[in-house]
Amino acid sequence: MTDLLHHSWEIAPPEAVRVQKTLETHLALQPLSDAPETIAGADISTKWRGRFGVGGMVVFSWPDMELIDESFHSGELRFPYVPGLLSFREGLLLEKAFLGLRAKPDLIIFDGQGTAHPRGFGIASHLGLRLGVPSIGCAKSRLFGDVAEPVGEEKGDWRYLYSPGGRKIGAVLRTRRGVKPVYVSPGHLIDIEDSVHWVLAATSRFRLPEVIRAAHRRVGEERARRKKA
DNA sequence: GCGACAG
DNA sequence: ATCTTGTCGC
Ligand SMILES: [Mg+2]
Repeated sequence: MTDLLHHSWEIAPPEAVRVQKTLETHLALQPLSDAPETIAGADISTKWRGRFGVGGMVVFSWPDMELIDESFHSGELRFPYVPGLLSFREGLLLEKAFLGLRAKPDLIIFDGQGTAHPRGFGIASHLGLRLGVPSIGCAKSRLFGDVAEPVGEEKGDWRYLYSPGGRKIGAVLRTRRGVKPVYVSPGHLIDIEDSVHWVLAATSRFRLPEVIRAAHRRVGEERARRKKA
């Protein structure tokens, strides 16, 4: 299975869909084994129409939430943005950034979906499985799934996200009172409830978890800095 | 065929 | 995703 798990990133959309369907069967959705001592945020930065991008992971201690380590990797984004196939566009850069970390995180939160995905295999699931690290998807907008009733307005209010078939695939979580909620779903080695718990635990006064905010900010700075040198 | 559509 | 300062509202 390691051959399939470590498939090349150089594949086309049709095969990417097949890879997702096969790898999805290997996900382990279960309570997080232990409280994490470190949590990482992962994201990439790219230009409007440019192919150049920088991917990065930023590691924080928990519960102190102090910066422990960070790693970046830049390169060409060959795969186009196709809803449902985001991991094939961002995966290589994120994987290389992870490999460059000296302090491997106990949990990684990705800017995108986990199992709240048409084939149950969003970027958090793909990278979590591939890297063998517990992971969560925390997206700023919806890709797949619906809630039965609107989520409450208070911070911490949440509702399950259901697939059209009625399966629980994630959650819609209010991380700030009266502000648009985030879409949380397990990636790998964690379940829905613990995903909600840890996204909240990593969130302070803003809508997004600190690790995602930091990752987003740092990859943006790195892209600007590496553009020339 | 039509509508939806992470970043 | 990214372009960008000020501005409006709690
Ligand atoms: Mg992103």
